[in-house]
Amino acid sequence: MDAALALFLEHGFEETTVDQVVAAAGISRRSFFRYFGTKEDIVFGDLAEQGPAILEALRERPDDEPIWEALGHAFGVLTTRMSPERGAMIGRLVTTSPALRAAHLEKHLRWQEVLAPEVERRVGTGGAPAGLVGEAIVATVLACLDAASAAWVRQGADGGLDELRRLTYAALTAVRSG
Amino acid sequence: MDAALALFLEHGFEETTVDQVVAAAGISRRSFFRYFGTKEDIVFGDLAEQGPAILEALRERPDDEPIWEALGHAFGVLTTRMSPERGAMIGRLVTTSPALRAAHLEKHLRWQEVLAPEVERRVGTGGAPAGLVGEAIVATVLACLDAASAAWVRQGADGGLDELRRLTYAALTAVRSG
DNA sequence: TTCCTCCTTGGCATCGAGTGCCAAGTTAGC
DNA sequence: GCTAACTTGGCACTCGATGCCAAGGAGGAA
Repeated sequence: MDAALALFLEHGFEETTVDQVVAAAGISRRSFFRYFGTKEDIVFGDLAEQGPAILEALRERPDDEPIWEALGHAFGVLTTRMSPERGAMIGRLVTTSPALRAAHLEKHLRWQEVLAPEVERRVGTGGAPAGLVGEAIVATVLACLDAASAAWVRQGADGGLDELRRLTYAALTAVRSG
Repeated sequence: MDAALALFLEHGFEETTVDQVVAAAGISRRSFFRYFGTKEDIVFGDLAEQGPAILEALRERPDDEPIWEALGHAFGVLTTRMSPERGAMIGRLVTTSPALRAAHLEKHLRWQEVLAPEVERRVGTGGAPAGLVGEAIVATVLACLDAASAAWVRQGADGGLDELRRLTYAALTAVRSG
């Protein structure tokens, strides 16, 4: 991972081939694909599989807490498993590579599937078809998180993860009162 | 396109190779890739390039119209360029193929880039860093549109595009008042 | 130690998407 | 009927990804 990320940051993600990565890491191509299902997995690590952890954090929030705050706290568990430096690096890579952006969004969809039922249990369907409200709410939070991440990266990841949280909150406020 | 879509619907998108498509269509592999940059482009056609058309539709809405309604009408131009049948087919394929889903989201990002500045011109930045509010709002509308599309496909695309619009409206309402 | 077993590793062949290059054919204009 | 411009297809190649199999190394049981 270290070898790969260094190469990605220097030459770009698409421009770096897996062969270069394995050469730098001193392992075989075949072994690489045993540990990383895809080239994108190097960047995201086990982030895509954190859905259940986020769900658990959401379940621990009191039922009468507004859903937006509850989700904000739930996604907070990600920050405890990631340094601001790693977050900034992922953000920078994601904004410069379409392939990574697509994988990033796929990861969000995986989280969405896991979280939507619990969200809908809390807020109810409001008469809409099952699944609609839960998915819409989770997707909105993730959309605001992405917009905030982009702005955070644009300003050089200044202010660390607290600033990212502040930007996310600002985005959600704008969406919910605009 | 017709040959490919028939194969996709019958055998699935990932399971169908480009070689099968070009064999069915009676053209060469090389010519195929001159007209479709990627396999995914068969499904989405010129949809990804409709950003400017949506932007123009947004510009024609009065400045004092609430941004949500304005965006709702702007995205309406897509329905005028697509039959309900094609919409339902795209929706069905997208929900069953990760690769298509990724391309679908990439397309949304392209729209987002085009629309966000105009949205932010209308609503202002609200003191947040430039770009944040515009991106967040457009991304939220697209998130609700996706959730609505998924629900619409789940119920068999019943009720046509009017029903899809209704579901999108319901999702946005839930998000903005939940 | 010796033997057996399990797991890791790497090499090889293969597939599928996508691209550059070039030659042949087709169309359009004069 | 000639030429120029464009279209088509074949070929070779790159790169990501996967299945299969053989060669090792670690560890336990006798």
